[in-house]
Amino acid sequence: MQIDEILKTNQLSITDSRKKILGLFLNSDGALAHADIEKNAGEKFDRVTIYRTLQVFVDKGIIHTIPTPDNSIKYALCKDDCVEGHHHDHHVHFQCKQCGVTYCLDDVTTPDVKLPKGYAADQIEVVISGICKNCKQ
Amino acid sequence: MQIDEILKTNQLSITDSRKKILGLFLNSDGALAHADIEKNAGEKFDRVTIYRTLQVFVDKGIIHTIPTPDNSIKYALCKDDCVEGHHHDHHVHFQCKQCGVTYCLDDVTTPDVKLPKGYAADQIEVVISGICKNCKQ
DNA sequence: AAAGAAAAGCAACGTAGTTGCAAAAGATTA
DNA sequence: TAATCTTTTGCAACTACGTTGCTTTTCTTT
Repeated sequence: MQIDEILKTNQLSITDSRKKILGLFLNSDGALAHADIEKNAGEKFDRVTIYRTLQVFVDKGIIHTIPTPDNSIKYALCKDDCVEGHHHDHHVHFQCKQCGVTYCLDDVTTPDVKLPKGYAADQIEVVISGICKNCKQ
Repeated sequence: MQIDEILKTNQLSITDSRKKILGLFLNSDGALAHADIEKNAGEKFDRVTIYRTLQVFVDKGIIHTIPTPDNSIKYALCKDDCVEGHHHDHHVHFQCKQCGVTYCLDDVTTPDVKLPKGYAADQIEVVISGICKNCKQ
């Protein structure tokens, strides 16, 4: 089963909450906020457990955080080469103003930005907001 | 005096807290967080007043918010064509990992990003982190 | 200077996130 | 499979951040 394998690969013990939360990510189209998880997990897990589980997943490179314009954190699955202690998320994030869903646009890589002399870039976050393909008819 | 004029132009009554907080922005190189203001205002103003003042400044287009990777809000002066109810901040933000200062790179405009079919962009936020010109020797 | 309008301060509240610790569940070995 | 050790969970308590209602103070206008 995919979920258990992901957990094993990352040397995590297999627990109900981890299976449930990872399952939510695998079945979700967009990114999830802490509140989404709390809701969808069926009130079965403690808030603290969810916080800690998300933290572990981020540390292991299973999910990454997305800073949104309204300053709430969302989480989404890492696609490929993220490993423990180091994320490689070079894609653009899109937040729909209508439905509120945040998508990882995995095929859209972050652009190169020319910085003024003296500035050294390390990481670039691009968050675009607008109307998504599902809301635009 | 510049501060009073800015307030007048924006149809705001001139109060101690507004003058003080606006002064902090005018004298600051980088962006300011709520905590910075609370500290530098000399413990003279109530937390609530600072929150409300910042909100008013954002509404009037005097300052804009910057979403940082660590999910704290910072505020910085709007440069030119921001007016009440509508911001036009098309510049890139830079956060130094060493000194922690967040800069508005006013001369660096946000790049165009080609989105997949069906997505309509409305606003684009670019936050780059790395080492700033003052920390790099 | 007086009256009306706007803002500040205070107290109380709500929510988000963290920490320490005991109980429960998972992993490991025999 | 049972026993042991390790890890994780849940609970309680706490801190930090931000908000709201209301009274008092300050600004503005005449």
